[in-house]
Amino acid sequence: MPDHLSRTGSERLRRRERLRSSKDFRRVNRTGRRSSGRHFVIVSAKGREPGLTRLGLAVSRRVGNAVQRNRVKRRVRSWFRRERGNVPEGLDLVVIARRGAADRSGSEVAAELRGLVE
RNA sequence: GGAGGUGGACGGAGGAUCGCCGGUGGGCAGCAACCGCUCACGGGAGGAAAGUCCGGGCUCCGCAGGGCAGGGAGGUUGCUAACGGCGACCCGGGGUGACCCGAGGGAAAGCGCCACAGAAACGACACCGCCGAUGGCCGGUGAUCCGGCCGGCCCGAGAGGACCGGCCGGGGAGGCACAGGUAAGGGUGAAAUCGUGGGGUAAGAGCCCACGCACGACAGCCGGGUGACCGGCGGUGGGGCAAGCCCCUCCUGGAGCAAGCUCGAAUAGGGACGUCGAUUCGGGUGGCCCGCCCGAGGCCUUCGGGCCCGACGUCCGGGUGAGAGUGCUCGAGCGGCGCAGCAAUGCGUCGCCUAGAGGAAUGAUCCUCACCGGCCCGAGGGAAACCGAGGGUCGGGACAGAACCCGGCUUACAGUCCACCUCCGGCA
RNA sequence: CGGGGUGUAGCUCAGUGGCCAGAGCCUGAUCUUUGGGGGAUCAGCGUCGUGGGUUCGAAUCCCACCACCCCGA
Repeated sequence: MPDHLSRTGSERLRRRERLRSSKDFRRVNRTGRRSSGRHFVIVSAKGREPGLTRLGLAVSRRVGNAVQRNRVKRRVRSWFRRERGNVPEGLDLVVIARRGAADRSGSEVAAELRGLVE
């Protein structure tokens, strides 16, 4: 196992740990399992590399203006880099934000996502 | 002190822990490296970064001649790389005023529209009305007019009234409105060829005169201004709408950083050019006529070039795969000072370097201090109402995120600060 | 980045610069019916997305803004 995968304590998010191509998003959306909460939906599917957990974000203009959308994305990333140890390994996750997501605080966001991962 | 106007500035500050983006310099591993991991240091959104409404830089494509479309601008004059921006000024409108607002060329080039009302909405023609000087018809062989009687007919329930014809009497010179003249008046309307007075006339009219008002045009003259335009004299008396079509003057090639440039394997097919071969080759063919393609990326026209078959060589772009790098931040840059200019702005000089991401960077938890608001305590002032230094506590902090870069415009915005000016009130 | 469209009654839509801005569905009342349904009559319902401007007069023309939708790369 390469050592960049063994590292779990760091909260850093590298490029390879994010979903970047529309192809990946389409694959996850089509084949993944879906669990929805009040302000977020998580779609999860088996990833390309075993042991690599990746995150993709989908925040549409429905959520708010650019400032609010960026804030939601940061908070979701913050949750992910802190708690990804609790997610089963080797999954690609797509987190979709829904309309009220911008009004939640960081701890509320983390709490809801933690519940959805179960 | 109150109410306002204009211009400008700011858009919380400091710190702790875990993290994000890129930069510089080390360390680890390794043959080595600009990759990977790791450590340190110092950077990291805005006044609007927004909307994408204009303008430019930059990049690629296009660019033989002529014409026509299409799009845009619209007081003048400056500034500018350019602009639909900005400054100054002119004109019009609003405000007591500081000041604000204005797509602000042309309606005698033409077309179109102007509801309802009104005689009429541009034709100053017609209609009602007025006149009937002039011409026409009737009239001392007695008209129009007045009175009476008779007959007919109409309206009205009736009383009564209107009209037509005949006769008698009175009276004594005009009558009719056919041609024609006129634009004074005509309840209207947003708007009707200026208002009042006098003269004048058959009746009238800026037809003439006096005073006044208004705006428009001109090829009028004089003076001022670079000019828009302003002042004076003289002349004239005209509907409005061009944010309806249009006309005039001026400007204007198209696309956009997903522009574009560089690098990258193989196969088959496509295109262009050159050489050679057979052969004179778009079609009908003797002249001549017709067609298609290219120059040509708005359209038309003129002009020019080309059009068949095979072989070889060179070059080119498109798709798939599978993307990577670059463009990418030093620039019409920012700040200070000086000079020119009313100003926008320009010139000179000194200093500074200030984000470069790419499914896209600032989040989480907390402390201190300022700021604003509510409540409580409250030195002190005051006759009271009340004002109130300071302290405690609770709450609040907007609009909003670079995506190639600049100059503007427009829109959003908690809370402040500064300068100048105007009006009103008080005191001296 | 570039281009286009829509906004009018509670809903779906008409609407030539000028007459009280209309139609259908809807809602209410009355009549008809034993009652319901259906039918008939009458009524209700509008900042014409917002703010300016042009015009005597604007849903309509012009400008700016707001919201929503669509297309291309």
